[in-house]
Amino acid sequence: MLSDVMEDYLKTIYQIQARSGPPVSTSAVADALEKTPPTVTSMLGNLEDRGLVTREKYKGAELTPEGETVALEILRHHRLLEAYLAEHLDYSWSEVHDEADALEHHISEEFERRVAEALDDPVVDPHGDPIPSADLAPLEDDEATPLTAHEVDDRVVVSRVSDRDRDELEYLADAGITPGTTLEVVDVAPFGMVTVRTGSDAEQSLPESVAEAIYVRPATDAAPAGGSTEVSDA
Amino acid sequence: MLSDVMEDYLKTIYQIQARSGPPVSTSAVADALEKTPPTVTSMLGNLEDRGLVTREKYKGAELTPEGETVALEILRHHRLLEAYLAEHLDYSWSEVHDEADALEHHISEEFERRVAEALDDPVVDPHGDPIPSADLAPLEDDEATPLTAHEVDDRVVVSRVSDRDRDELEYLADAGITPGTTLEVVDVAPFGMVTVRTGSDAEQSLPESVAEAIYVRPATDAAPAGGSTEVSDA
DNA sequence: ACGACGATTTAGACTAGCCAAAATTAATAA
DNA sequence: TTATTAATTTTGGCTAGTCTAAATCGTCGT
Repeated sequence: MLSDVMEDYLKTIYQIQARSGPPVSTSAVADALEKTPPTVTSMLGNLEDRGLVTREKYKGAELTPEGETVALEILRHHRLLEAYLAEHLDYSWSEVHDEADALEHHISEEFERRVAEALDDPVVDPHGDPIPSADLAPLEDDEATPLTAHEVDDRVVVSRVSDRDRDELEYLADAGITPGTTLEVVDVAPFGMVTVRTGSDAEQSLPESVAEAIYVRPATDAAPAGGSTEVSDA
Repeated sequence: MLSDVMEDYLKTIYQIQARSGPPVSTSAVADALEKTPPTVTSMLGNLEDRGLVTREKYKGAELTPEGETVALEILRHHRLLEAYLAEHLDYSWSEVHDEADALEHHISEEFERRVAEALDDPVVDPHGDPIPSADLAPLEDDEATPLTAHEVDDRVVVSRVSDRDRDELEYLADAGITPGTTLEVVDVAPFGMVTVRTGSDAEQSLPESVAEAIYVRPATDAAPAGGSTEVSDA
């Protein structure tokens, strides 16, 4: 019924909207999908005709509830697949994204159910991103903040890590920084360079681009600093 | 590089060619893919331009070695997926086909490797069809014959069951007839109705359409009649 | 040998999705 | 207020894949 291409547009609009709020500009979608702005304008028109987005001319688009449901369905597929690949097919968390992107449009409802069952209905994927529930209820807003917004001596727990850039993910996997890891901010240098202590006195200096891909929440007093991964291994 | 659609054409041509030999007629492909003959003619032209098939006007098409390699790759994906779904996601052998069809064009080489490894490099899928090896070497000809070609008192082992029709597969699953099952032909009635004894004196009467989807080889003396499934469970 | 019929191909047209170039709009700075 | 500029939309055109209708070919029976 809905093409793969349209599903991709809706997923992308959802993700931009979740980050920056509506309206979502033509060029933001174009950048994310590596299409030209006229192509996006044209497709937004199609999505509007189908009642999946609303638009305001020269401003941008916003998902309707129906459009959001489709986006959540695709996102659920994507994140269940990521979790399954990591858990049952020995993928590392830095490898799962591309494979999930390729498969997310082509799995059946039955497959979705069986994968969810095999994983015991997980609520987050290996990057710490929330997995929409089977009823596709809207996700709650996420209170995590980028590591770059924190100050020296803050103690925080990694909530999730943006899965946009494979190289960044591998860098962080090497550094032992995954969802659930407790970090202490040791230093904030010019140009956004952030130094953190993970467990056992190990210190890591992270370039800004990497630090801003790490979303964290305040550490509870009980949690010790270190490489705990209770969230991503759940 | 190669579109999903082209891959589907090549897979289909391969399967018809394996059954009836070249050349493969336009209308045979059209029937199998539920496209019109002009559509197929047009696509065969594209495949010819890419060196994947050779054609003789008004006769039909034949895969080149390159075209056959592509077909074997897709067939390997399909059959590995079927085996994986049955083995690790609790699908029954009658359910795996459609899911594999949807996914076979979208898995990476890495995914293929990991699935094959998880299954310990299987050589047949749940229907008994051979899985092309990773090097995509041509499959040997299959010496199995349709059950309808046999006579009363023949003792045979099921090699494979055509996976074309879901209803037929469910019928056979209910009847306990799977690859590896030993059968004894008890009766051959008019209109192709075949009656067989499976294990423990149970007799089944099979309509022609079902009987001709069952491919068998002569039973070795050692094998007892019954529901052994050593092939499909391998 | 020839005509009829079924299969195949050709011709023409349509949709989805994409792009480049040109026109338009909104926002900002002078 | 007006002019510049950046973003967006419009215009026109391209490819892949599909279809229907019409023309053509091959084969088989007479």
